[in-house]
Amino acid sequence: MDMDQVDKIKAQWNRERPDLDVGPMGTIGRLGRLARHLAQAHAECFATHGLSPAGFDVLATLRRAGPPHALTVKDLLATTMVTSGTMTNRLDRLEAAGQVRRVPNPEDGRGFVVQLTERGRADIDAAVTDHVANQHRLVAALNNEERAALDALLGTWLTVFEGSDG
Amino acid sequence: MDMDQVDKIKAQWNRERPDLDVGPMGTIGRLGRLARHLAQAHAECFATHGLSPAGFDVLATLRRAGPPHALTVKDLLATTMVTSGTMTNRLDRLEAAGQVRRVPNPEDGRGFVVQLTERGRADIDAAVTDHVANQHRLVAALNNEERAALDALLGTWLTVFEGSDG
DNA sequence: GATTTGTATCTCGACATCAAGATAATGAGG
DNA sequence: CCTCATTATCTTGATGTCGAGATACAAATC
Repeated sequence: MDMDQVDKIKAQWNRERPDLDVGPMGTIGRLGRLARHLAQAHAECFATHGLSPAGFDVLATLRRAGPPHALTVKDLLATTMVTSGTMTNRLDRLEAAGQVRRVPNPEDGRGFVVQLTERGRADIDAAVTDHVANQHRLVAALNNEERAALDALLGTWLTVFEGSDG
Repeated sequence: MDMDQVDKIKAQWNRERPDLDVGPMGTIGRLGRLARHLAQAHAECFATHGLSPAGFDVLATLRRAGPPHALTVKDLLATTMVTSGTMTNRLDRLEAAGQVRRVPNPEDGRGFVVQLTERGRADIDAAVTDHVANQHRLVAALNNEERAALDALLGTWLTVFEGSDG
């Protein structure tokens, strides 16, 4: 029969609630489970560099922005899609770890510019190198053709939520 | 160019770290974002029935099991993939809400059987009906052929983490 | 320049989660 | 029937998250 965990759940619903068509549950369920496994694998990789997923998210955003690796809190909020309370908490921890510093924003007395420290720069560069290698391992179960097909399908679906221009 | 948010992130990495091949990041990133959007949509649906995603998870597991809608805490742990501390917390809240009750397990004096109450049964039946309809809306962006292709690809990939027999 | 409105960031309180360790009951061997 | 390893569940402490509201500065208007 080749039933995975998601198929078993669907079979249970079919037995208990035959009035429901649970087809979409398979697609959504597998996608959700896969996302969880991948997030777990990422977290383990980040942890080897002393980073949480939350910390990686912020440091990577600063690193990707290019020199001088500094963004306003507002910019970080827009990119990372967390609330301001969450960002304050993340920055407090990263600052305590010496990976970022808050500098008053010369262009706006209300706010700060958040900048990677030397240590933060070194940490994120090492972490992302490892992270990318890890991602290559994680997708190795699919060949190039399968991965391209999956990319296309995910892209199509994602536009429902994010629009075609991001 | 038709760049979505994930493509923009990849482009930034290509500029800042051209030594890295970030192809897999697109696949994994889109999958992760999609999962987040779907989880958000689910949570909103559950909330209309007074349930959190965590509460839905537990009540649905009990409901799917069939009459008498009772499982040991151990069984719930195995199915829901959370830690025992998390499950204790979930059960405390569901019990306080009158949706489940803990009954001493007659077959093992150390443990409990967790059972849906009448109210819990009514709540989960209403919630799952709505939930399934919601899932149909969420997958509507893909036609049947696309959804089947996606199912197959996700299934292939998922076996890396869960094995082919669940 | 005083008032109003808006914006950037932080504070606070409520939850959810995990990991590690505590508690308590079972069962196997002697 | 003790003792010991095992198992089931709960407790505790650290993180991470959100939402609502506070604070502080800026910009626009009077």
